[in-house]
Amino acid sequence: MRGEGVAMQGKDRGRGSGSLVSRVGESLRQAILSGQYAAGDKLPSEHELTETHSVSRTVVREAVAALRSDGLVEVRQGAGIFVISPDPALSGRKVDKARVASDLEVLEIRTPVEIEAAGLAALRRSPAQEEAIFECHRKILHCIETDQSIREADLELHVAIAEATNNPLFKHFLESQGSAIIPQSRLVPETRTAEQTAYRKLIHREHEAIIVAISDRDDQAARNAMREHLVGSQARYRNLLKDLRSFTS
Amino acid sequence: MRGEGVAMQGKDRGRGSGSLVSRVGESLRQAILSGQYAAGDKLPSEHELTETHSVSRTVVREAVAALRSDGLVEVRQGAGIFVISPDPALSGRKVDKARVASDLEVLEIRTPVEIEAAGLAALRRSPAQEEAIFECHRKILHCIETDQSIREADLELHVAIAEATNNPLFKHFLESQGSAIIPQSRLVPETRTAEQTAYRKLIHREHEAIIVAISDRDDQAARNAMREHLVGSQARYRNLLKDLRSFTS
DNA sequence: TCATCACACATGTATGACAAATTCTCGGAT
DNA sequence: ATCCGAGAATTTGTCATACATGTGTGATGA
Repeated sequence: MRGEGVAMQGKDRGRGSGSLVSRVGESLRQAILSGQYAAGDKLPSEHELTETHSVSRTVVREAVAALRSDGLVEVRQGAGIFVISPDPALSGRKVDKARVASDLEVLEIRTPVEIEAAGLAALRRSPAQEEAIFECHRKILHCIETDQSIREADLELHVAIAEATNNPLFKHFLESQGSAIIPQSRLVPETRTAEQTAYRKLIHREHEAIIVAISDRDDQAARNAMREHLVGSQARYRNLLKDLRSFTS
Repeated sequence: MRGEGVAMQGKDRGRGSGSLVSRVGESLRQAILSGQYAAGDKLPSEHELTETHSVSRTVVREAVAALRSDGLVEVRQGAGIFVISPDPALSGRKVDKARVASDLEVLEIRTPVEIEAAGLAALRRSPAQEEAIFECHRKILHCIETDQSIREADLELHVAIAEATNNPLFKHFLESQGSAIIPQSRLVPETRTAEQTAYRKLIHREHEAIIVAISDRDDQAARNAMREHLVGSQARYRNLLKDLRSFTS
């Protein structure tokens, strides 16, 4: 199994193609971002990853090292690789209160970045990027109508907006933040579809305001709409926390 | 050389102590952030790093993988490890114009984050954090008076402010941005001390406004002062670029 | 029932080998 | 002398194996 990474000459750049490490890393990153592994979950062992991806442990370890440095996973010798869990209820409650807010921490730093991204996107978007944003928006609507999770599509939309800034750092920033980007996804059970649908439609409307502003090249309106959306997310998340506390404690 | 990483039991946590990978990674990260290696520079080869740090190549490679994922370095097979160079004049000019602005790109995403950080720091700083900020400020003044580079001290001040938000993500963000954080450092030659000193004193004054506002717990003033500082940096950097262009082209 | 210990498993590090890409060097042809 | 190309040296990419160290778990025995 020596010359495994031989083929692939043509610059397939764009995803994780340049090296095996990039490919495995992107694969794991997507698996985490898409919610395949929730916060606190244990990833397959290095040995298993070695087999499922048909690469050596070296490659797996380097890929994991990258995730670790991005704060996406936490590796414990002898135990395994775990998706970072800001929620103390899931990961041993040693850090009792200082870490409770970590989902909010992510939201806190995301807010200024995404507001700026929306403003810049309004000023700089190309027609293709505008179309990509609308496409994501439609996708979310489709998910709502077919009653699927909007988690992935929601993330895609935000990434699409970041991409429309034409400053690659914005996209990179979002992708580094991990599963906490769409925080509520790992808290809400899949129940209460009526309430759930209303909630999703509200998000959809907030998105719409952002997108229309970007389409109109109105950067101030885009900033305001994005601010409202994120502040709304923050409020919704705080309410969720409150509900959870009244259940558990 | 088998049992090299045996010692070090006591939890020396705080820097890169938990694992050899963390130690080497932090060491390299600091070397880059402190300007020991400028953008475009080639780092020592993996073999050399193996010897200087007395670790195996495994460890070096994992540490470098982390830097790579943070966008701090770029690794080219057969060539070496290079500090990310946004400057097309230093790294082959294949990406002719799309990448010219990358220093500005960093500034562009830093701006909203640091403005928010200043505001949060004003609201949340502890007395110890306030003191740390003042200490950095004094350090910069000392550098100016003794005519040393303020690069490192400047970076430290910004990190100290980020730390005073009590949201670790802000610090992590700054440390991930790399050498481009203090962009002018690799453009200005060490000459023209008169003009240089005036320039540094201006920066010092801008810092002062930020710090006073944080000390006063006036978050709006802190935001405004930080905004002014960063906008000023951006303007100064654009001027530098213009000067350079008139020289080279 | 409960404490203890052994063992399986998981990650951490070291070492050596070969593949593949780049750079350097040197000798030959013009 | 200059240009050029072949090959050597260097450097990163990947694989395989071995051993060290930390974790969890279940069997064992009091």
